[in-house]
Amino acid sequence: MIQFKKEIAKEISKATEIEQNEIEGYIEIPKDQNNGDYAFPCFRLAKTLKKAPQAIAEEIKEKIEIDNNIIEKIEVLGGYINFYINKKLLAKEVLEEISNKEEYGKSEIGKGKNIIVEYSSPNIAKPFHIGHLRTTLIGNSLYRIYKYLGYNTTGINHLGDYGTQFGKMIEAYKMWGQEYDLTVDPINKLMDMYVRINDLCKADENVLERCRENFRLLEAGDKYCTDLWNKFKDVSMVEFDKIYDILNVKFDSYNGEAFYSDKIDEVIQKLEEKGVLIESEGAKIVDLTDVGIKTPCIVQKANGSSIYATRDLAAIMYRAKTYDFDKCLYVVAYEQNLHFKQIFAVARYLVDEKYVKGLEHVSYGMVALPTGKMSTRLGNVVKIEELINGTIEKAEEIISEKNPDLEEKEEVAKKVGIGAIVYNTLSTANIKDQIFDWNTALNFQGETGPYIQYTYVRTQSVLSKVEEMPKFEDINIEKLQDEYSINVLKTIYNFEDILTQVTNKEEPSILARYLIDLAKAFSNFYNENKIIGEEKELQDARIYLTSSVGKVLKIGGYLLGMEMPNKM
RNA sequence: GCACCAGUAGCUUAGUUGGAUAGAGUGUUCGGCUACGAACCGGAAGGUCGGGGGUUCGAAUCCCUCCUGGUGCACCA
Repeated sequence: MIQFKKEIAKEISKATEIEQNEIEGYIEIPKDQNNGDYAFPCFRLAKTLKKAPQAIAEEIKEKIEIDNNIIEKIEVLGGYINFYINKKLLAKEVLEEISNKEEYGKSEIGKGKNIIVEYSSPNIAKPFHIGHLRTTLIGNSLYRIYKYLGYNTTGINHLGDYGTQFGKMIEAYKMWGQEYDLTVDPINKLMDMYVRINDLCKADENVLERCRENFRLLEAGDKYCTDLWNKFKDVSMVEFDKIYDILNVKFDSYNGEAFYSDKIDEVIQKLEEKGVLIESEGAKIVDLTDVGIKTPCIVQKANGSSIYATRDLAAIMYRAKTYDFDKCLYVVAYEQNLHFKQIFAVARYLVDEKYVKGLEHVSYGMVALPTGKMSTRLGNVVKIEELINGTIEKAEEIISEKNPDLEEKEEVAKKVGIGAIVYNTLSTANIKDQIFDWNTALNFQGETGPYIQYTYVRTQSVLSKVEEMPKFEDINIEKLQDEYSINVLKTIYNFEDILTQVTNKEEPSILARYLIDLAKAFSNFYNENKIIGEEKELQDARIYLTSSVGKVLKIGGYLLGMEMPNKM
């Protein structure tokens, strides 16, 4: 597809003798469409050239050779040079690209690059609640987008399956295992046991000691402990997989913390070789004050055992070796900002600079309830299952009301409910905190997932009434020159750029908002233009555009993590 | 106490490396289904961009300071 921005930058570059890339960075898209499709602000040139911006703009405008096939019109307005692109070319380029490519926006720009996305990473034997939703869905979307852009992408679920807590679980099971039937609702039962054993540990030091001993045995490979640990893990995974299944979230690896427990010696050894391992208060630490981090990174506790950070460091070494990653993304809440700063800083002693540069913490905000922070212990959590069931139920209600004869109601309700959850979770910038609110979660109107899906359904509904799909070669571009069609075309044109932006910022919310924009643009088009029943050329052109919107919505929805129903 | 992050309409928010009149949705309110799906579309009201300084042709955006909220700060993960 033609790159309008590049074409414009090229011409300005010639006229000003400023490098094209630099110019391209300055070119902006006017907020008001009346001011053109692209604009070059001349203000920053004013200083160096010592001329008024307006005068500079005039001069550049005179020097530019415009190709009318690409740029329709150039205007100078208050220090800006405004470019109006040729809308026929726009229409032709966009529709041709879609007709040639089954998967619009797909590219090979990531070819040969290896990306790791670590996401979801729940703790074994603990409930999966809405606090885990952001990491799961942000990671899932990034994973899909990187893949779509041709990156060799690996999704890792870094399970929280290690630590003293499992010593406690084992002790709890020893004491009360007969009381619980783990074949039904196992996680809540494990959780219950965990709460009980914690209370007991506080009251009785001897119990705590037994728990520690259990963990030591587990690490040493004791059969009884290992078997139990596997059991906890298995029943937990069954529950987690139910959620992943319904959300259609996939991983290439479930190597969690335990996986790295036998790889930590290498970390310690290497840090020792580098001479950066210091003993302090019995523990072994790496001092990081040289990079401005006041809190040292503990890699070995005073009792000689490893710690979270050590296992993460082992993971970095392992991943560098195994995946040769260009980027390794950690989709983890901002609570752990310091932790990642620390291990990234320590990583320079363990792996090549290339890998250190590739480490990136995709930090996101906390999810709280209107009543305050969630606490599993206090029981005030919204479980993902509850949320999913609630939204699907709501979707069913609305379907029975609006479309009672719909076939496959359940299937559709599921897609719509999940769509609402996905959009709701991914619509705001990663860094922002979110207050979970049932009213918002169950709202299907306005800027929501169901709105995007509904728009898609309308495209399909129109297309289903057409006897024969027109071919691109037969489309008369002239018929798509009204403002609504052009707005749709421009939005579709931006899709590729949007995907790049998402990967530059690791922000799926950019895509989420884009899909709303596209749906809105189509809704306007749909509202203002009759599609079926117009004269053949006009009808064909509009049908073609409608079909194109449908394709992009479907692809975009998939990349965000939601499915488009054909009817709803 | 120190550090990091956030503060934009009643609520949820967008706003590209400083640029044209700060955009949406929701809620409130008014209007639109004998053209393809009204889970839609259009209009109105609603903003001293947390407060105060500063930098400059120009600041929601950069700097300083204060206020509010969140998070973190050595053997939990």
